[in-house]
Amino acid sequence: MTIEDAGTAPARRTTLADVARQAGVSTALVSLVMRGAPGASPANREKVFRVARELGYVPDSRARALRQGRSQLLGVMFHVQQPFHADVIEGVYEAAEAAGYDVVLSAVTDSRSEDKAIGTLLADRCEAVILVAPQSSREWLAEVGGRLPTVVLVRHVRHPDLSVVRAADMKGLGLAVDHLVGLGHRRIVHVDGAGSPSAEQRRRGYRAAMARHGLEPRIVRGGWAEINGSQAVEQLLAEGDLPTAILAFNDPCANGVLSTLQRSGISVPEEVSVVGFDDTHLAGFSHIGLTTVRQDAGQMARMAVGRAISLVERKDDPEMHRDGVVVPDLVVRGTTGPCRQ
Amino acid sequence: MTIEDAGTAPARRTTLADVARQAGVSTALVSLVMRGAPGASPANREKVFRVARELGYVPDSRARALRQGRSQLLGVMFHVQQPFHADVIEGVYEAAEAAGYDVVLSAVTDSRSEDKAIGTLLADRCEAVILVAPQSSREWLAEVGGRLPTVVLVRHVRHPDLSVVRAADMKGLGLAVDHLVGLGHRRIVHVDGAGSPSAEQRRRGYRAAMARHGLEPRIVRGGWAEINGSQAVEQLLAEGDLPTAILAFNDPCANGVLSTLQRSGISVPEEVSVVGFDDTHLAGFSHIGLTTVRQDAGQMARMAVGRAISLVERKDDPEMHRDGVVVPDLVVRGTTGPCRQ
DNA sequence: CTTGACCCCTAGAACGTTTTAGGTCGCGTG
DNA sequence: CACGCGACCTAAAACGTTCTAGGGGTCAAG
Repeated sequence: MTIEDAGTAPARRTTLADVARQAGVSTALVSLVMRGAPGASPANREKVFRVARELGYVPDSRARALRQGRSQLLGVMFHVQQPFHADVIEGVYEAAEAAGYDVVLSAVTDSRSEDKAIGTLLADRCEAVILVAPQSSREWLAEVGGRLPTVVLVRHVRHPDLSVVRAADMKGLGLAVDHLVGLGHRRIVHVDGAGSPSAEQRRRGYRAAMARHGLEPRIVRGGWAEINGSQAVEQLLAEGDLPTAILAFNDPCANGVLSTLQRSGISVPEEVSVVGFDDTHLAGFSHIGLTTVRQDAGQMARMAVGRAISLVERKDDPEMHRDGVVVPDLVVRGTTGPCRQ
Repeated sequence: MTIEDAGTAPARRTTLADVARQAGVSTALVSLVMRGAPGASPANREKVFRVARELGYVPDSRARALRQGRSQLLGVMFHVQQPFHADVIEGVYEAAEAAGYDVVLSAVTDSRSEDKAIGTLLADRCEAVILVAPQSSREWLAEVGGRLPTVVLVRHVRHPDLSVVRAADMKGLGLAVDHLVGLGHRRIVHVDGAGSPSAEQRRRGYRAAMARHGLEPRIVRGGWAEINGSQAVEQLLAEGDLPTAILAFNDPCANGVLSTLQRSGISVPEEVSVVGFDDTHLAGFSHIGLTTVRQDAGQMARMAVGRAISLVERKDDPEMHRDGVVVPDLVVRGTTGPCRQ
């Protein structure tokens, strides 16, 4: 062990024992005071606080969790590029804090898979996890559910170990189709979510609504990102068969649709109407204002947190096995208008 | 302690000792095997792996970090509603993983302040933190920097305890102004970032560039979000004094500007040109395609991680005290065009 | 046969907390 | 005076890991 030891450990942070020594009391007492527990004299209490502040003491959450045997931690897996997930996270923080839980985020990115994201949540000893729009296989989700309380958000999956919170997707697409039909549209295409969570349900909702109106459904492969909407429009243009209305899988996808239509000199909503899904708070600012199906992120987040905590505290509420369904509504903005053909 | 003890602890997860017992070896050996360290016979290695898998053992990262005296953790504070921050996070994960560090995210939301976000990073015993576009006071940032290695991203702040990574904002706004002037614009307004990080530098860059061209600068109060751009345009309209070009503080702000212009029947870029800043990967999909000043999020993330780790390993590189500057470039898309007045 | 080197393994301490079980004081009461 | 009680405090054990120090083998060399 030489002086220039490579990979030097970082400076030691100040600990409970440091504070105790400096204040001339036991670590147990410092612990009491820091937690605001009763059983310390006002004099000592004040002294400990003063010393702790002087030394810049911050309790080590890991040691605390380790000793307590529980972390009070709620893990959240989300996709970092999805604006809707950002809205959910806001809500999760709020609800978790109110319930006395901490939140640990684990992002999915191009280079970081869902497996890895979930793996770190397990290693962090979360007491429950909330998976936002997971794309993993049903089997893997079920395995996670078998390990610890798991709430799945915005995805249809039925399994006794998984608690699901989602929007009424069928209903949502029904609203959108009704709106467009009301405006006189008959050639309405659905740019779907391909293999994305809940894409299947939205396709079903679209087909059912079209059938209800006696219209021919037409589905073009899309996805959850801008690029997918963009490519779908390119395909439609290449086929020379543009509909009068496009129903996109979600807001980012709708954005891609709008972008490529605009670039191709096709005006919205005069020539083509476009509808999104989610109503991320960005949707209202897409220049024209995107007409979209709103699913309330805050409400979904609260439901998810509520369920996660119920599961942790083992109140074996049968309600947990039923899907928590949020009713969507249609927000009409500038990207839809009367059919002119 | 009755049976129906409220607040039941969550089910105990399987531990090193469980695996050891089941496999008939010591915990030390299991630890060895799990870490892939040398010193175990092939037979035992295989047996331990098998048992660990059977029991679904996942090492407890907290206990591990506690014992090792270091967490290998990089904390990142970011604003959850900023698309640019999402881009940064992608890069941070990638760079950190390559360097053998883990990442812990701490989001700032409407209901969760920067103080709180930083506080949890401290409690999690991160070895270094990366603060993305912090809005906190210089003093508070300096205090954080005094506690542990701190890299500040996308904000101008000079302090010996803070390492800064940022874009050349002056240069960036210069590029934008030059571009607009080249298109014939003379009445160019800057919708600024108000008190946002680096807003001051961008104002300076704007003023300098305008002066260089002998033009009268005009700054309208904005902010980092869509709503701010929107309100700025409303103000300009109310004053009945619309310029021919608007330079927004960042992409979301530019989006707000575009949205409100469009809603007011003003066409872009025919009547007004608009330029953003950041080039989040959303910018290319804003219907028309936003002309914007690109700052490379990936490169900034890599620089930030590199610096954070240098600081942790106490290579006292004087380079760390110099700002890490990324050179921005202009991405011309559809929101800027020749001046027609 | 001793020695030492090597390989495989384990006991036990440590990390920074919380918690349990108890200890010491001062004081009012029987 | 003895006793009990409450208020305040502390020693020491845990939590799940990693790591240090060392224990027992086996085997080759002296």
